[in-house]
Amino acid sequence: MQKPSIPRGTRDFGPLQMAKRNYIFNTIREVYEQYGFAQLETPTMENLSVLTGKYGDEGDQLLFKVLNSGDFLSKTQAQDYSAGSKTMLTKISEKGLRYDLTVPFARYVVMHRNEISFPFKRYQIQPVWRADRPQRGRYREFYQCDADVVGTNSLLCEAEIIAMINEVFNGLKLSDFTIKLNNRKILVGITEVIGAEGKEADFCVAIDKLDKIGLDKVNEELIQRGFSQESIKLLKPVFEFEGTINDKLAFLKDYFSASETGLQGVKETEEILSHLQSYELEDNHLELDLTLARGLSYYTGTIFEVKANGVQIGSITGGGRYDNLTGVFGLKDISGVGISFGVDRIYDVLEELDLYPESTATQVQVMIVNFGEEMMNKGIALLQGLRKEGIRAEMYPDTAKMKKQMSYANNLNIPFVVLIGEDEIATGNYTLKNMIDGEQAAYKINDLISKIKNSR
RNA sequence: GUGAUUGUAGUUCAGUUGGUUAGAACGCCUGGUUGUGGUCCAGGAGGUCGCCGGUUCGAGUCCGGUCUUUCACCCCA
Repeated sequence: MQKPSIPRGTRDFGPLQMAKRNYIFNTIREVYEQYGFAQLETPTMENLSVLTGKYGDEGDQLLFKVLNSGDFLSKTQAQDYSAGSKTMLTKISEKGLRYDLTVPFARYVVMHRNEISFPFKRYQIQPVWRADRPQRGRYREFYQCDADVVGTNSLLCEAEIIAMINEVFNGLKLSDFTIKLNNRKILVGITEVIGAEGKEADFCVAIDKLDKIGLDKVNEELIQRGFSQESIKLLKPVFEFEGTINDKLAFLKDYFSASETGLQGVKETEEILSHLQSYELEDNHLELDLTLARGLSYYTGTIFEVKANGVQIGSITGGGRYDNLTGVFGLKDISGVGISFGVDRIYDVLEELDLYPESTATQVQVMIVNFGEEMMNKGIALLQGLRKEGIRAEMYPDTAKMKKQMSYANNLNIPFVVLIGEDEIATGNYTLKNMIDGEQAAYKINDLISKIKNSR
């Protein structure tokens, strides 16, 4: 007999975990819908041509490929094998598991462009797969909760997203978090000012690590990536500047006197902040982090990331504006901005901070003890009567020993148990036992119902 | 993908330089209580020591491979 197992980086979710996960999903879903996003689902599998090349060379490696059905070798020849994995792959696989929700969304928009009225707001809650090495907070199968708006340049969308982030985490009772904000145009501006135009990608990869490895190591890496000593000197004030968001923006306006793009980034950020004031948030948790870079290549404007403070885990939410995501699929000039909540990481954060409400589980309120065939009919009638009153009820399916049935109710935290035996049928009153304080008494059906209802 | 690391009952973990029959707690089952759970008492079941191979008179313990866990790099939610 073999021992069963599940693939590395995947997990089962038991009833307790699902209750907590649904609590998170529901919170996010409600906020999305309140802000006018409609739900979309796309297939688990996409054609490989849709996925490859969208996430860089690294990303292509992390794609799960699906082997062609049937005799997948029938269309191959010996020379394909010797030509290497890449050539071989195209012959034996034409589908892959989705890597994120943004690219399938872009594909959807392009395919349905004529049915969609823009601006198009959609949310999507589905699992994605990455053939990564698993670590804490990093799985090979995990859920993303995306919301995107495409077909508008309005910076109101950015403000809306920031408001949604606040609403979701307030809803989840997570108070200590930071929304780190930046703008790709500001990053481009910096590379222009320090005389490293066009090296934006290298720049982003290096500075994104600042809080992790420190300034000296970042400078080392920049030099390794071909930045001059002069550039690093010019960069220094950006890292060293401290102050409020407005202070930073004022500083940047001065710093970007020679960079049109940089100034544009500052202007956009100012506009978002100005919109945001009208939302009258108590605390918007915003921080302008000039070292926030986010590797994803398709971002062009605002970028943001949410960190849970005091928990050793990566970002729990991320997103940004992209100007040309649909371009690769032949639809130009569609700008969009999106956000993605990482449920699996949020789960770990709430777990570590012990922030779940007392009962996330929707548990059964009352169990009817099974006393045998003759009593079952009375039991079923009561069962349905309780359910009609909106009470979650079940009857123990077997005529097992009382001890066994009571233990079951106890282990499942069922607060009430009803006993219908010979005594009860003779008097017409049913015995209701409160499993929390252990008290029990006989009631007429109506009193029994109100007793259970009033206990909440 | 690179370099480390982990794996012993359902769960959390002990297990000495390689040496007889691999232990504990909790959980589970049975009984004390034929209509009463959560406390208590008595008893019981449950392990191919991740898997495959090697060294050895002898391997949970040493070696190799493989899978899994965790960590760093890379990247990311």
